[in-house]
Amino acid sequence: MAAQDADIFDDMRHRLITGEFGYGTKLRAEKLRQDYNCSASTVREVLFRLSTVGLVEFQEQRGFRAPVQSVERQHELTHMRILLETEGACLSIRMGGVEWESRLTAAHHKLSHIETRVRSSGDLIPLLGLWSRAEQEFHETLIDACGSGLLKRTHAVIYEQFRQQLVSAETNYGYFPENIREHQAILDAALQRNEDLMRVCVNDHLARNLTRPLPRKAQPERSSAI
Amino acid sequence: MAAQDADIFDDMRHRLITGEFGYGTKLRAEKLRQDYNCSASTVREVLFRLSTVGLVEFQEQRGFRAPVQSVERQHELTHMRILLETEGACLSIRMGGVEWESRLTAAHHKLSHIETRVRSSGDLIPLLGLWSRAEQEFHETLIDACGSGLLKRTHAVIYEQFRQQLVSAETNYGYFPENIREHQAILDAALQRNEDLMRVCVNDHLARNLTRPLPRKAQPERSSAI
DNA sequence: TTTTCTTTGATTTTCGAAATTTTGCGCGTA
DNA sequence: TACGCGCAAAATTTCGAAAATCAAAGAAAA
Repeated sequence: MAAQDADIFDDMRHRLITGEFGYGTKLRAEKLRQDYNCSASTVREVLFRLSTVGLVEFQEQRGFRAPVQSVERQHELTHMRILLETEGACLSIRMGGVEWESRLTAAHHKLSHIETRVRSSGDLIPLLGLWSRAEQEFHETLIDACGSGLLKRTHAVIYEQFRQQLVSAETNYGYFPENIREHQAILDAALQRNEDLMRVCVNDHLARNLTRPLPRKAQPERSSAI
Repeated sequence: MAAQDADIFDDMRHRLITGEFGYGTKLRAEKLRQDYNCSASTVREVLFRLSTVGLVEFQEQRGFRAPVQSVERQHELTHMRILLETEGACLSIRMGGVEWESRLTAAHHKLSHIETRVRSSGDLIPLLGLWSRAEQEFHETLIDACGSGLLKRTHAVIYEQFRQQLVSAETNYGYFPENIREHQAILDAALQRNEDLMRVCVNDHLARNLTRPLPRKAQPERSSAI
């Protein structure tokens, strides 16, 4: 039987992303050991690997726990996504060819199809898994031609944590019409190869997750007082 | 005896950053187990934790190895540093107060002092450790007031990998005069609270690590050919 | 009653060996 | 010679228990 480690890893990741564990709760090794019928060391390893991608937090001598949910964390994740995704999308515009445009169009088509079904049925929950995967693929394809594996990996890590925040909060599921429009706008910006427009579109799309605005840009040459 | 895990972690990190292990070489658990006189599992854990911060690479069923050094990797790390550090510095300008300015000035003073000594003595090697730490502190202070722990942690991870690349390559140590000027320019931009200038300064400072230029910005509305 | 110390129970960390998987080498065959 | 097969050695992964550490409850002192 091959690599049970990997299976446990995937399952645990799924459980974490779906928000099965209360935020901030301790991940007791003994409990998980029973769940998966394996040894404590194996659980420990898996938890270490999950901490690699920010899905669990580790503290020396006091174990592992699911990250705490907070407005601050959501803001930081959103901010980072904006930073990485605008950069990645613009680089893709510069470096990607027709092949990239084609893949992005395909991903958008799939996503769009699901979103239409969601809107017409009026019920999101049954299609949540499908939609979630389709949106992830669209956003990952968007930055896929950026030419930097590091940027893509970093984005993937942030994206999962972001999703972990949202899924349980079940926020922003009332925004489907906006979502559809915004995804379309991003695709259009890509096909027009308009970087400035792309930055605006991605920013607008993601900034909806901010409950308060980002700090505004200060005036240059200003006094340095408080 | 307290937390030997942590000690081994720190020592291994140091060995990795100093480039003791050839790039791409396998990190044999057995060898390290003897070095530290501990069990295989402990070594394994430490290696997992080091992979958390990108200092070693892990592949299922085929162990750990030091990351391979390559021009591409160096470019990607540089690019990411530019992205994170310009953003962090500009946010610090917006959000940081006099207290931040003060800390940055202090960090620069320390760094500047060492750089002057290096230049006058003409020999970098004996001060390499000191200089390296001082530069790290300057760059971390630069983004310290940005308000996002996530941004700072991500930057720290990238920074260490970046340093890992440089130390052994021993590139760019002939650039001390430029370094001194550029660090000064960054400090000035911060005290003037000029974000645009800051972007230029940070970019210039880091872009020296690129052997070929980043892709230029495409013209909007261009045809999508090629 | 409040504070500090101690004991006890629970959790985390470390260990060394067994089980599993990969890797390298030799052998036979086309 | 080139190619594939299978065996043996080496490396990785998993295990269950022992050792070390932390946290909570209770006792003693102020």
